[in-house]
Amino acid sequence: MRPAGRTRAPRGQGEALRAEILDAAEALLVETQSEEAVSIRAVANRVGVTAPSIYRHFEDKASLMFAVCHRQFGRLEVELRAEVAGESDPVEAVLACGRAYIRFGLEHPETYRIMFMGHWELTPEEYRHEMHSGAFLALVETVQAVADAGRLRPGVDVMGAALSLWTHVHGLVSLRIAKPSFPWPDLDDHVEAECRAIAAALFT
Amino acid sequence: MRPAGRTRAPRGQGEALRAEILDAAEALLVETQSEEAVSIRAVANRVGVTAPSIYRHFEDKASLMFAVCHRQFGRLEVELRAEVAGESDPVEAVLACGRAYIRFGLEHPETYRIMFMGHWELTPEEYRHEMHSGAFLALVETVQAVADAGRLRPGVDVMGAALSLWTHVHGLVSLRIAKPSFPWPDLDDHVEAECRAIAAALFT
DNA sequence: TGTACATCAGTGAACGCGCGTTCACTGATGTAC
DNA sequence: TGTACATCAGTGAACGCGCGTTCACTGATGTAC
Repeated sequence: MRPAGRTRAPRGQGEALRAEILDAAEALLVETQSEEAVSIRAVANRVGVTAPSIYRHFEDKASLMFAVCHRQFGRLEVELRAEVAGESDPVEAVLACGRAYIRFGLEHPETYRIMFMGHWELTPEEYRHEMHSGAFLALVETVQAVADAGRLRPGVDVMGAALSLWTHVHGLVSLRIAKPSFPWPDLDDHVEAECRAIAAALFT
Repeated sequence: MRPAGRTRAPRGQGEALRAEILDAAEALLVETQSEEAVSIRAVANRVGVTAPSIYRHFEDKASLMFAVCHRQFGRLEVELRAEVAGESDPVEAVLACGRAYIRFGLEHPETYRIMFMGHWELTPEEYRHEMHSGAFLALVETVQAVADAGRLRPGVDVMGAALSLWTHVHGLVSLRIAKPSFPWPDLDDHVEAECRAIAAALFT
């Protein structure tokens, strides 16, 4: 049952498999572009292990998927913060954030589906926590810098602007993921057009 | 197997069941808020018929889901056109369209998921057809009226504005559907804020 | 240095489930003679 | 008016499938004596 090439982890190093399992789940997502294809069996098979081994590292399938999303959220935050760090103009920083978000989504479409387009949800409590840490906070802070520079449009507040930005870039990403055969404009043109729209709507 | 209360359709009237099947599939979607719950068996059971009977009216499950979406698309178009007909100001007509789209999505969240958030897609050919008929055309025509009134922002074209509008309202609808527990602002406030953003970005 | 033992990463077989779909059929009803 | 027949809406049993998950187990390896 166990394919050649894998040697069992030495005692105390069982944790190594956990990361391999997450990698395998992600790789399956990338290759198949389908959440359904990520079954416990398929993941185990790709790692080179039998299905029950997964349960030594994850309580159940939901925990595995949660872990995949959690890791990806971390990466999104890193990318957003890196983008912000490279811009001195606050408005440009916000737009760079938006572009990075779009790029992230389109580069990991199936993960994006799970994270933002499916039934996967946090509890209200977890959201309260999430809003004060992670990718969403990175976004809010960047918008706050725009407000501090006095460049928010009259009548627009920080949270409203952050939500509007998120809504707008999510709309672009999720529609392009869901309808790849739609006659979309060239990606760069599309992104720039929406960035201009965002800037016109929220900033001065 | 067959629950009491249903009498077999008379000869030549088999078509009646087709509509009942669609209704049942929609009702299941509404009640369970889950596409997975809409199995051939569940639909048949709800209609009061055995599973194989479905195949007399739909070639396979995909055809059934396609028909559900197709019917819903028709309704969306009707709602959008009704909204447009009630507005004389072209900018207001576009915004009314946007509001109607949002309302439609939030009122039929699980159908909206299938239509715009899942793997259900048209072929490029079907999209070309769709863009010259149906709900999308209704939207484009309304934006065209704004252009004819000379109220499109400089540098914005009709198709670009229509896509941007769609992107923006879709973002709002799909995020609120996917993350109902997120601390969203009050719905009416949220919609109005995004409508103002859309208007500021695209119109003069 | 040698041996018995505990640890624990991973196995292999099996479970029950619901799914989409196929098949040969039944039996009520309209129609032709 | 009566009867044989064709039609066809819907049945009931079964198929193979892949799924998540459980269970008792194996066997290599580090450790205690």
